[in-house]
Amino acid sequence: MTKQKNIQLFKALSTETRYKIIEILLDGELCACKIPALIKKNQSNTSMHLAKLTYWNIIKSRRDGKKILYSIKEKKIKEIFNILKKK
Amino acid sequence: MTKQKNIQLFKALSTETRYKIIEILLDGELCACKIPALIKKNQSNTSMHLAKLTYWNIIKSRRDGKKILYSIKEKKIKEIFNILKKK
DNA sequence: TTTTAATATTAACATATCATTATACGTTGA
DNA sequence: TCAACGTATAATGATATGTTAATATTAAAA
Repeated sequence: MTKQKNIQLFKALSTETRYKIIEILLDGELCACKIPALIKKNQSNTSMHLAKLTYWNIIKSRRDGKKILYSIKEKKIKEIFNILKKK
Repeated sequence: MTKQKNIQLFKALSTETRYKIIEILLDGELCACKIPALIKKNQSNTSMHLAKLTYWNIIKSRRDGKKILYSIKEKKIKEIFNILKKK
């Protein structure tokens, strides 16, 4: 990964809102509609952050009927969280 | 580590200036006086970021004569960089 | 084809953050 | 003790970012 990409990855994780979104998605794919309640932000704000994370290639989405399901794309995220969890 | 501490750690790494400082310090303890030239920022700006990183407990410093030597305090930084380096 | 549920976008505002310049501070070493 | 070097702090301006409310868009399903 390039330096710029690394910095972007850290930026993605550097606000509470996005950190929470990513934490949630680490448990598996999830409908966009479920996220606002879980992170206690409104639909618009959530959508903006999802867009940012998608643009940065950290998450991805697919449609299922009327719903959009989001999931983690950047594999290194999980490894990084594992390090943080250690003692 | 707490969530807040994690987010702080990511914030520390989320700007190019601080990312470079940390990259440099991963090579070992270094005099504050050497850093501005290496990261191409002025003394004041460098000092501000060093102060921030210190406040966040990510780096530490000690005096040696007239100089202040900085080094990495947060051990997980190295592990995180190792993950990023892997292909 | 029209309606509607789900999601995305826009605009506006407030706040936070970074960089710069100038200046102050503090410790060492003479 | 005091000059000088190395480092820190303050004040400022510019820019970036996050949040919200309102509105637009899109694809599915009736």
